[in-house]
This record gives sequence, structure tokens and C-alpha cells, in this order.
Amino acid sequence: MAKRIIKEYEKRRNEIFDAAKTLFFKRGYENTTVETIIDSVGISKGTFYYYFKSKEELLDALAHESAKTAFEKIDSAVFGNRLNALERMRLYFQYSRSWKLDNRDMLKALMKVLYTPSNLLLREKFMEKQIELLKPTLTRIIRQGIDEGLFHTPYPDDIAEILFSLFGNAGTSFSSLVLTVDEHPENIDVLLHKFKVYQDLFERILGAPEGSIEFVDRKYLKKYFFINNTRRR
Amino acid sequence: MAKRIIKEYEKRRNEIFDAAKTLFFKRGYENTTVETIIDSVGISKGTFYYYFKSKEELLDALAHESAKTAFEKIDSAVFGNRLNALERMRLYFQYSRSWKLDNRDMLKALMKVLYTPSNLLLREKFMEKQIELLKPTLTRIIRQGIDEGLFHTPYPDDIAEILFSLFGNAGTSFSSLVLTVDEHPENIDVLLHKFKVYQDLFERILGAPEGSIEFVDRKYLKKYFFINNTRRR
DNA sequence: ATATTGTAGACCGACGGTCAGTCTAGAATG
DNA sequence: CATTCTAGACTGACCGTCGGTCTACAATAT
Repeated sequence: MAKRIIKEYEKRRNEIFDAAKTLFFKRGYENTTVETIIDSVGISKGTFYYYFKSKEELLDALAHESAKTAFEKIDSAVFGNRLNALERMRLYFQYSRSWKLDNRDMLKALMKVLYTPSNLLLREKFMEKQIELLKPTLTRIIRQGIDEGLFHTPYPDDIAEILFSLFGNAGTSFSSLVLTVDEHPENIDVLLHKFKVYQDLFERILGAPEGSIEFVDRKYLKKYFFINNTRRR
Repeated sequence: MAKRIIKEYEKRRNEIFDAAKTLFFKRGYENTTVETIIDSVGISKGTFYYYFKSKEELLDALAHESAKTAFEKIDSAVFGNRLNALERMRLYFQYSRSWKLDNRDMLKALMKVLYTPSNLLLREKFMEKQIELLKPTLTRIIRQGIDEGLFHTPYPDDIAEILFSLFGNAGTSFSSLVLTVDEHPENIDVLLHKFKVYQDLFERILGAPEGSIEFVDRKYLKKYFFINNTRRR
């Protein structure tokens, strides 16, 4: 019989939590069995179910935690200074990805896994929690923008959610592109084009002046893909 | 051993097809087991897998067929006459739901099932196929609108897809509302509000004149919910 | 103080149950 | 007699359950 190692509640729970997070993002949610998780932590089935009611509940908790982390980071970053709505919006999107990505390899791995049929549920759950927690913040920024005369929309309370869904959609279409850039460098142009499209879209939806929203930092993107600036006339 | 009933290929395949369609939309994709399907048709496992490689392939086929039906209906309806882009757009959305709905009960049942976590894959597949087949049509209308000076966007080829995703999002948020209207009649107002929001959104994205797109027919909606016209000034 | 008994709660792993999908014998058909 | 089709037993992969164990520590007795 395996050795019995006893730890305090929170510690063990976090172990499972972390292992699951890693595995889900590495092999995907559906492809990660409960067995895999407990093997990686070194515990038994029973223990797993002692801490989580089900595999899906664990996912839920993960999504919630992730959204909460994102929320906290964003909230302090965005409202810490005296900025106008446009600047806040920029910061907001800059921070809105809750997973901190250290390098492009990690981003690629994440995309490969995230936008895969076997991760539909994972994506949905993460999205849902993010919307739930982050919507008020975004709405607040939109309201501020309207007050400042930067944005023009009669429906400030409705569009935050829509912006999120658009963001999700963008993620899907970007990820498939990003993953091909290595073999098809010319796709960078397609990517840049898409960025322009979404930028235009956001401006229209918010009723913001043309070119005001550059939530996708072009300079960063170029550096990211090692492009020099003398590209295409 | 049970009696052996032999039918011609297409016929049997269609039986499975129809049974699956009914069951998927009644109990959801995940909640419908292959067992359920074959029981309902009165065939064996072997037969099922003779006609379909997998449960998911069956779903795929279903989604494809549905999109194809939609495409044919839409294409003839929308391009049969000499209309301007706005009129075509209206027709387009009118026909774009591929499932013909005979009454509100059926719509409600469908919504209840469609927008449920256990149907993520189903939704995704249906969406995907629709986009694949219907995007060119929508793009064509958008192009026409630009030529006619009705729409204004520099990205006619990109926004069809986005409009679809928005449509999907709208579906989610509408369905949850529609399902509550019976107990909370006041939600009709919320629903009407949402319609306005999405209408505005579409106009902004397309760069169409304000109020030009009424793809959700208010009159129909009111009739649908048995509201007379003397409601809220 | 020290021994004994009791209890909570962390932990174990065999087992049950559910499904999708496979395999093979054999019936029908041409 | 070969091909096409069908039946349903079987497999394997999972998720989740359950009876029961082990340990730290509190309560109680000596």
C-alpha cells in the first residue's frame, strides 16, 4: 500500500488545483483524466473526491480563481491612476488575459490547447467567469468614456458583454493564425489585418473616434514576431 | 434473437438521422446516448456504426445538412428578387434559422436544450457549418450594400463572420430571457431592449443608417408573445 | 503528569456504472 | 458463394462511490 501522507486542507487542495491547472492547459480538459491528476499529485481517487465534488467542479473553481486573479490585477492597474477612459480601456485589455505569459512559446502552447474542440467546456467556463467578474469594471470604463465625451452609445450597460464575446471570437480566429506563423510568415500580415478589423469594430461599437483604440499593441506584436518596421510599404 | 429488418441504405440512414435530430434537440447531445438512438430506431449497435463512424460524425452530418438546408432556402429567397442590400439582409436573417419552427412551444423547447452546457459541442458544430456555408452569401449582401452606398465599412470580407458570432451571442442571451417570459412577463421589455441593442450594433458594424436594420421583426415578436400594441408608451 | 479512550477528518483503492466504440457470427441478397 | 447488412456480446476508458483505515489530537480517567 502506498505511503500515507497527511497535509493540511488548504495545502493539499492547492496541490490538486495546481496540478490540474497545469495538466488542463498542457493536454486539454477532456484529455486529462482524474486518474492523471491524482497520479501527478500522488494521491488516491478518494482524496480527490474529498476535495472536489467532480472533475467539472474543479474546472469551475479553476475558472473562478483565474477570473478573480485577473479582476484584482486589472482593478488595481486600471483604477490606480487618474486616467481617461481610453487609457483605461487600453490597460484593461492589456491585463485582461489572466494567465501571465512569459514567452511566446507558452502562448502558443496555450492557444493550441485552448482553442481545441476538446476544450470547449474549459473555454466556456473561463469566459463565463471572466464576464461575470469583469463586466462591471468594463461597464464602468465605458460609462466614464461617455461622460468624457470619448464614447458614444445609448447602451453602455449592454455592450461590455458583447465586447467580451467579440474578444472571445477574436481569440479563436487569432489563435489559428498565430499557430501557423512559423510555417507561413506571410500570415503575419493577415494577423495585422485582423487586428485592424477588430480595432475598427471596437471603435464603432463604442462610438469612439477612429484610431483611438489600439488595444492590440502593434509595436509589441511586431517585436513579438521579430519583424522589423520596414515591412510592406 | 430479434427479427432482422432490412431496408435500403438511404432510408435506414435517414431513420437514424431523423431520430438523432429529434433526440438531440429534445434531450441534448450529451444526454442522448447511442443506445437511446438505436432503441428509438429499433436497430442494433452494429447497424448504427455501419452507417456512422461515430456519434460525433453523426452530429457533424446533422449540422452540415441543417446548414445546407438553410443555405438553399436563404439563397433562393434572398437572391430570387431584385432587392437592395437592406431588404436582402432582412430576408437573410428571417430565413437564417435553419430549423423551421412551427410554434412557440417548439422554439422554447429548442432554446432550453440548445443553450445548455451539455450542448456546447452541438452548438459549436452547427455554428461552424453555418458560417462555412452562409458566410459567402452574407458577404455578398454586404458588398452589395457598400456598392449601393447603404453600408460603410472598409472590411466587408471580415465582418460576416463577426456578425455570425454576434448572432450566436445574441441567441444565448435571448434564450435565457425567452424562457422566463412566462413567469416574468416584464422580461418582454428587457427582450425588446436587447433587440434594440443588437439592431444598433449591427448598424454600427455595417455602417448602415440608423434604424435601417430591423432584422428582428418587432411586430412579429409582439404577436408572438400576445402583446397588444398599447404597451409602455 | 501520564495513560486511555474517543473523534474528526485526511486518505485509500477496489468497485460500480455508464458509454462510445469494436468484433464476429451469421442472415439476407444478388 | 461473395457481398452487404445486422445483431448484440464484449471491451476499455472514464467518472464517481463507498466502506473502511490511519493519525493527530482532544477529552477523560488514573
